[in-house]
Amino acid sequence: MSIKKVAKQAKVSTATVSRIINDSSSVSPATARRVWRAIRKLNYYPNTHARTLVSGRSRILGLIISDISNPFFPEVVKGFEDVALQNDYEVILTSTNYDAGRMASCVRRMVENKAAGVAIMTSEMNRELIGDLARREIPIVFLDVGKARSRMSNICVDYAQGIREAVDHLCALGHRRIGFISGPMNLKSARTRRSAFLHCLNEYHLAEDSGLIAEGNHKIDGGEVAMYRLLQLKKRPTAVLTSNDLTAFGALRAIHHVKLRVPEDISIVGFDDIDLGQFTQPPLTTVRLPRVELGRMAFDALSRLLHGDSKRGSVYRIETHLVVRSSTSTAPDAHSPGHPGHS
Amino acid sequence: MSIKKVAKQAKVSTATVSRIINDSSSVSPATARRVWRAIRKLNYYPNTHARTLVSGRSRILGLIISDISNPFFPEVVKGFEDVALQNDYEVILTSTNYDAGRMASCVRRMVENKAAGVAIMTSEMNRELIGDLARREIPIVFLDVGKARSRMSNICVDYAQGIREAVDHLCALGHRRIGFISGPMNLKSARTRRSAFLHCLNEYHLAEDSGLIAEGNHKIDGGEVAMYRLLQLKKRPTAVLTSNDLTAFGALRAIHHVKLRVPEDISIVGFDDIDLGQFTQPPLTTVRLPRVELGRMAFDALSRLLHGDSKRGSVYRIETHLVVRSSTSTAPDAHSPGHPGHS
DNA sequence: GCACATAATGTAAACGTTTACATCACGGGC
DNA sequence: GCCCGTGATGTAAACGTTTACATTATGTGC
Repeated sequence: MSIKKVAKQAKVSTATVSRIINDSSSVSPATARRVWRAIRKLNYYPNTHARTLVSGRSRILGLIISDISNPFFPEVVKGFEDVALQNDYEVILTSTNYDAGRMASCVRRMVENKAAGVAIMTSEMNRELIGDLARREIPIVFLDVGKARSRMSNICVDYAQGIREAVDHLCALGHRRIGFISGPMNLKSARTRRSAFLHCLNEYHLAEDSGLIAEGNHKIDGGEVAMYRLLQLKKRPTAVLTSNDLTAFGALRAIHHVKLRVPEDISIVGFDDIDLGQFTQPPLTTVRLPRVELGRMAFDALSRLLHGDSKRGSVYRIETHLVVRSSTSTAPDAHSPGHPGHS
Repeated sequence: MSIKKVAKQAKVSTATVSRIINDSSSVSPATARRVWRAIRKLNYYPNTHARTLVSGRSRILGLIISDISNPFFPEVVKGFEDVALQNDYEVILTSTNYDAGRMASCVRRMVENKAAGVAIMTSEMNRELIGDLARREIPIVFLDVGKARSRMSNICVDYAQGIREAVDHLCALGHRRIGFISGPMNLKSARTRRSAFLHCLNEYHLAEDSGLIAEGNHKIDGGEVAMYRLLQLKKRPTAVLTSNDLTAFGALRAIHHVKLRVPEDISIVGFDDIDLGQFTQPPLTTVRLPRVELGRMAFDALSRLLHGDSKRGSVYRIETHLVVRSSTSTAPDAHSPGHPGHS
């Protein structure tokens, strides 16, 4: 009933009020002023749902993630939310909790809410559900999965670049036995990171020794346990890359615990560059994955799909780069000044 | 147009379809089956906005926080979101970024979206905005501010309890010079924590020495700088409480940096109990503020306001308790075995 | 002064639901 | 055999907007 009240108060028709709010077509400045005054006086807010109903599409964007308490996501959410807000979109946040079953309910809710677009930042996916969205012509942006299609864009993180820089860095420091602690192998992103590492090792003609690869769980405890395994090796690695920073934190703990030193005895490289990494002992060398930017890019991609001229999606690329702090240094073999040892 | 399609397909009226979806009043099982089949066949989802329009209130809950990348919030959001979801509510997340100005836009969006209720987890508040919500009869739940009123509940964190336990613990270990690193004094929650500490000190008749109180910023760097200040004191504290865990992390860093040991030389107590606290060196003794539970409680409070018999809000209490890990031990004065020193 | 373009405003239908009310069929009690 | 209660379904209004179309006022050129 509300726009009517405003109309009555300002002694115009509802159409005029609507036109003024949406500053479409021509209205005289005088009436506009009158109407604005009425709006302020009555403290009127347009009803989004009525608007959506007539236009058929809301200003709601869906953001599907795994779990907000995973330190990877808050900044992504922040980036996405901030720029969505600036463009007058609402964000509905849903989490799968790593459970593919919950994905169905996430998608249903997006459809029910007539989301204008959906960003899917988790890999618990399902052809059929995507079809549900596609059939309703809802644009989608994926992270790391699939190709560009009609109304679907994809953001690809270039894991390889950062990992290559890390391996470069370690090789330059004389490391030859480089270990890797992966994430849980049932997680797509963990597998991607692991294979980027393996690929890189190949390029450098470093013997791929499967003993040097341990499986963690992308959490601190998993990293710790995995690192103990690596430390018990007859020929233990002189440097270890990890699939994410939490894993690296765990590795650090394990190493301290057995009274070895980082980086003198073992170099450690993380991945993600979460805030806390600057504050570990020693500060963590890591590969930076710019998460706020990732969130922004997801919005931009969606926005282009929504307002762009072409319905065709694109593939966006996000770069990762090494940031060197203090958890890496010369390999212990090459440590003795003057002549690098050879065993 | 959609419910009409279902109606046509099942050869009934839209009213019947609606009744079946909402399982209200009596429908024959036979028609119900027929309609459900049609719904599945056409892959029909009800339009939330149309529903909201007629009923006047949506199944959307607003959650207003400061900043999702502040490690305090993700778990609160998680708790809130999970249980909201279970009750078929959507959550719209908005952040003020500690900017009172943005609060206005947060509130406007809640109103425009006809939020059924709003949980306000940040203190950037404003009488007028609350009035906006109240006038529209939108239930609100606050964190730590205000009293129970009509359609307004309040969740009070019992900071004092946890702090008392911490001070108890330290006193029992022989500490008498207890320092405190606060958060930024423009933050309400920081002020509350600080005054709870001060109050507690009084109860224990410990001289309140303002030199022993340093201001941090609730981040690691602030904690570090503040701790340096405390360390330069002529008579430095033997134990330090901090306003949140990040601050404690910073304090730990500072202490390590000047080659003192925790807890042998100085005991440190954090606040919040964020995940990472278990993994610092040494693991952090801290006061646990159960954040997931806090989120849940916010939903419950809202839910009671929405469906309860009384419109009157309540005050809920959330307890905090000390969790002892390894960053606290006997005061150095009392350290020499046998006879506790007295200066 | 008249026809006519143009600017300003109004009228009413449409969006997809829910729901009060009306209708209809059926069966039981008398 | 009629009346009436009951259960199942249909009809249509209402929710608050937007917008195509209609209408009215305001010059403009001749």
